[in-house]
Amino acid sequence: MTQIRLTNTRTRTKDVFVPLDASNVRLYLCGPTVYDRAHLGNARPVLVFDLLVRLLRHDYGAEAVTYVRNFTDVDDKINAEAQRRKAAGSPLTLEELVAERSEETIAWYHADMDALGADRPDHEPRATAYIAQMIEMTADLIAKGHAYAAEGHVLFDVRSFPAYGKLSGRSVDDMIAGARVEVAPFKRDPMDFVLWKPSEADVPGWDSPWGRGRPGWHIECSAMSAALLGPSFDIHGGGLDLQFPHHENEIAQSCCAHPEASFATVWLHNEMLQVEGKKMSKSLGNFFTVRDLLDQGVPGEVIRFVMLSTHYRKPMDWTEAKAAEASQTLSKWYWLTDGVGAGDLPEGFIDALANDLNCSGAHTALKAAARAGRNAELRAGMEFLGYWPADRKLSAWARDEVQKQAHFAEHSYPRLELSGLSWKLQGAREKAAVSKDFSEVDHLKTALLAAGVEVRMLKGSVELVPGPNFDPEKIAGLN
RNA sequence: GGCGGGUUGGCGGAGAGGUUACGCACCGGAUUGCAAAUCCGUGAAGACCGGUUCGAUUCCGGUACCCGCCUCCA
Repeated sequence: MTQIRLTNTRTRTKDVFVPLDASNVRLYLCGPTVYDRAHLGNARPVLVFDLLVRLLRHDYGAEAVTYVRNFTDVDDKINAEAQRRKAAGSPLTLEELVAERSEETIAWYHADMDALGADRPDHEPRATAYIAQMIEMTADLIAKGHAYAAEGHVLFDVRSFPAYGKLSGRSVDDMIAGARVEVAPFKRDPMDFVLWKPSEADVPGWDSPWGRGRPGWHIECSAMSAALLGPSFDIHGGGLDLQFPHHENEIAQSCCAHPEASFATVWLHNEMLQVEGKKMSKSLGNFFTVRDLLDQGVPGEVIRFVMLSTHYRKPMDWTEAKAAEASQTLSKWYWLTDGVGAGDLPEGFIDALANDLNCSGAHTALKAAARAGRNAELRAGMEFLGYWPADRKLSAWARDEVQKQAHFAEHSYPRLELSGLSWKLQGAREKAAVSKDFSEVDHLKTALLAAGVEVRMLKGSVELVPGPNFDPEKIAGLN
C-alpha cells in the first residue's frame, strides 16, 4: 500500500490521504452542464480524476472505489435551446425538448471523454432524476432554520452557517463589501443563495411546497452526493472556478442538512486551462471543444498526454508545440510496447503519482524505462496512465505511428532477436571488421532480407526482426 | 477593491534546505563497410529586493507582473 498525499483545498496543505472506509473509497466530481459540446477546459478535471481513480483503485482495489460524476441537466441554457426548437416548430413538449438536448449533449460528452481514454465513472446521475431529493433537502434546511421561503424562492441563509466562506478563504462581510451586483430585495443577506426558484409557464418546472419551480444550481450536487455516496465521503473535486461559490454553497447546504456528517474530507481543485498563454474565450477566437481538436486530427492520446504533463494545480497552457512533442513521445512509446506484455511498473512511478498526482514525474519514470529498454515496464506504465485502452487495441492513429516507426527503424531500434542467426551474423561481422572481407556478412544479410527479416546493425550486436512478409522457410538453411 | 493561486534554463516541466531532475531543441563527441527518428556528453535556471541559515531556487516578508474567482457562469 502506497501512502497517497493530496493537496486539500480545505486544509490548504498536502495531507496524507486516509479514506473513511478503505473498502469503499468515495469520490464525487462536479460534471458538466449538458447544454453544448465540452470545451477543452472541461476535460481537465475529468482527466485529473481519471488519474486519481486509477491510483486509488491500484492502492485500495478496483472494487473498493466508487466514483460519481453528475450531469447537470437543469439549466437555463438548455431551456433556451428547448424554447428555440419549440419556436422553430418542433411538435415535442418543452420538457421533451429539454430531454432531447440533454440526451444528445451527454452522448457527445461520452464520445469525447472516451476518446481521451477517460474511464466512465461508476455513477453518472442526472439532476432531473434527483429533484425529489433536492426538494426534500431544501425542506429539511428550512425546518432546521438554515433556509427560508420568499416570493416563490427558497434561499439559504448564509448567516446561519458560521463556516460559510472557509473553503475559499472569504468572509461574508468582505464579499458584501466587494459585491458589485444588485441584490434581490427578498434576500435577508446579500450573500444568500437560491435553493429553489419559481418557473414561469414556458420554462420546465416541478411541483414543490413552494409552487412550481426548479432547483438552484448548487443543491443538486449536495443531494446527489448524499444519495449515492452518503453524507460523508472522501474526495470532492472540480475546477478551481467552482471553489466559489459552487463548492462553498454545497458545503453550506450539506453540512447544515447533515450536521452529524463530515461531507467531503478532501477537496481537490484543478487550475484552469489556457491556450497559447491566454485565457480560452470566444472573444479571443481561441475557444475550442475537445471535438474540434479530434476533428483536426489531434489524437485523443495526445490530448491526454499534454493534459497529464502539467500538474493539476498549475495553470495548463495548451499549445501546438506541446501537442507535437507529446505526439513524438507517444509514437515512440507505442512502437516500443506494441506486442509487449505489461511487466512491473517502473521504479518511482507510483511514488510520483502518490505525491499529489505528480504525473510529470510518472512520465519521467516511463522515459527512463524507455531509454533503458525496459519495454515491459513502459507498457505497464502506459496502461496505468490510460495510454492503452482497456481492450489493448491501439487507435488508428497509434497503429499508424507504430508502422511509421517500424519503417524508420529499418536500421535502428532493438526489439527482438531471431536468436542463433543474429549471433551468427554478429560473429561474421566481427571477423569482417578485422579481415575487411564482408562477403559472409553480406551473404547472410541478403538472405535474411530476402526472407522478409529486418536486419539492424547495432553497436556490438545485430537485431533481426521478422517483417510482415517473413518466411521462415527461406532461412531454414542458414542455421 | 476583496480573496486565492502562480512566476524555474531556448521551450516544456518536477522534486528536494546542501549532490545532474527529466524531456524536447541546440551544440560537441562517439559508434558505423553503408545507415540513424543510434549512443555518450557539455552548456544553460529559479521574476526582483530583503530576512532566517554555515548554506535557499526550496522557508519567511515585501515589490512587480500574470491568472482565476467575487450571488445562478460552468
